[in-house]
Amino acid sequence: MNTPAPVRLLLCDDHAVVRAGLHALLSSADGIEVVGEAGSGEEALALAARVRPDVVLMDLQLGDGMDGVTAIGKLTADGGPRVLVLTMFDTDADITRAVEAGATGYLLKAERPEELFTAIHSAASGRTALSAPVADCLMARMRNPHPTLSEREQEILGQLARGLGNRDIARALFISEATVKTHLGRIYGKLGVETRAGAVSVAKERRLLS
Amino acid sequence: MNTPAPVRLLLCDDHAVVRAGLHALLSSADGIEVVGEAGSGEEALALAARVRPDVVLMDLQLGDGMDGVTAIGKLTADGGPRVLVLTMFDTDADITRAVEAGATGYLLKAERPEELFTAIHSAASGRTALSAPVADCLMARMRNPHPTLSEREQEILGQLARGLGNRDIARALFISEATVKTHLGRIYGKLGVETRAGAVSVAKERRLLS
DNA sequence: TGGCGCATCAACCGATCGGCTGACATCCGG
DNA sequence: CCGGATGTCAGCCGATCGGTTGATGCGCCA
Repeated sequence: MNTPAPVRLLLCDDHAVVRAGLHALLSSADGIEVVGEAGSGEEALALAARVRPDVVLMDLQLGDGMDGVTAIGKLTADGGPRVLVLTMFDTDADITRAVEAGATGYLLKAERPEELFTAIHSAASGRTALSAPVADCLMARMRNPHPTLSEREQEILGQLARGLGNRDIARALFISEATVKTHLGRIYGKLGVETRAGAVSVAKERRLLS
Repeated sequence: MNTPAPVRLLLCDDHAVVRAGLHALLSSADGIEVVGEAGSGEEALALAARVRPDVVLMDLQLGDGMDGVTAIGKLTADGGPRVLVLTMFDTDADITRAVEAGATGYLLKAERPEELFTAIHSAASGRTALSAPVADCLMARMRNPHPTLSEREQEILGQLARGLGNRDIARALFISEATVKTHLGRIYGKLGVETRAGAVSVAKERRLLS
């Protein structure tokens, strides 16, 4: 009985303790070999180019520097490794962005560790790996599509969260005040709120803002 | 040369993967024995009563159910174990609340794992253990005291984040609209903003709201 | 070529907000 | 016992917001 080659895994998480924990946990798992640790998106890219892992296990929240989604895009661009997202949030926006960027799987840190092991092997062979709540979220989204904010609307929202008035938002984005009001009205509709404060609140909760 | 008794440690984190990682990491460390894992504040209390750990390593963000700060309070109430907070955020509000509730130490997950080991031993012998950024934060706070929101102001802020107007906030809290406006004015001053949207934004960032 | 989504702008109006001044009660600690 | 922090309330005013209707231009795709 021949042992298959272990999955070569690269860890990427900005929290050193969590990273070390994952390293310790996964090193003891069969068929998995941790070949590197990165604490940022930049580091992950550099390391991946050098050690050529089969799978990158990546958190989406990477603190300062390169965004997690950006890192996924660059990693998977030219026949790179599979990327398995391991993160804390099962938010619509996060999942969508990660999958669009090229993630092979999406797991939650709340999942049982066994799920993580099998997901890593799935990802290594190119199969999609979603944890149950994430799959639920995707199905729910397809049945009851949450309206998506356009790019411009997100910019408006960003200025809104800075506490700016309509006039200042208009100046900041080089448009007229009337346009700002139009956008805001649509944003309220899409987020299901009626005031600017409510919009900011929902936006922060759904993680629609950096 | 006699080996000192190992520190009996209880883990509490709502993310199973992180928990398992910490378990794997700490089990391999000298002088530490992990005697239990809890995924919620309630579980931590029950387990602590049974296994009598020396130290509880606890995350502040525990998802639904009991709040992390509440759990610390109950754990340390009657000569219980030392509690060492291990969390992701070095926010003023989080640190203050945890320390007031009785935490012996406060570490960040971004810290190096070695810091974690020494902090656990420090906590076991009753010494305070703060990671550098947390200590910085406390010092900065003492030099340049951020004004604290009163309890009532936090309630107002909570309603504000729901997108309510002044009249509705007044009704929700059984006070007059004028009072709401007074509170809001003070909140703006303390948070350094000028609008409700700005207040909600800052509040969410400083984690002043659940 | 004709929709469709998106972004842009205008004018209007009532409701709301934010700032201001001033006031009174309570509670707590020096 | 007095000051300070806190919570409560009032009235006034200009500025801002939110809703509405209606319109134009652009790119995309069937």
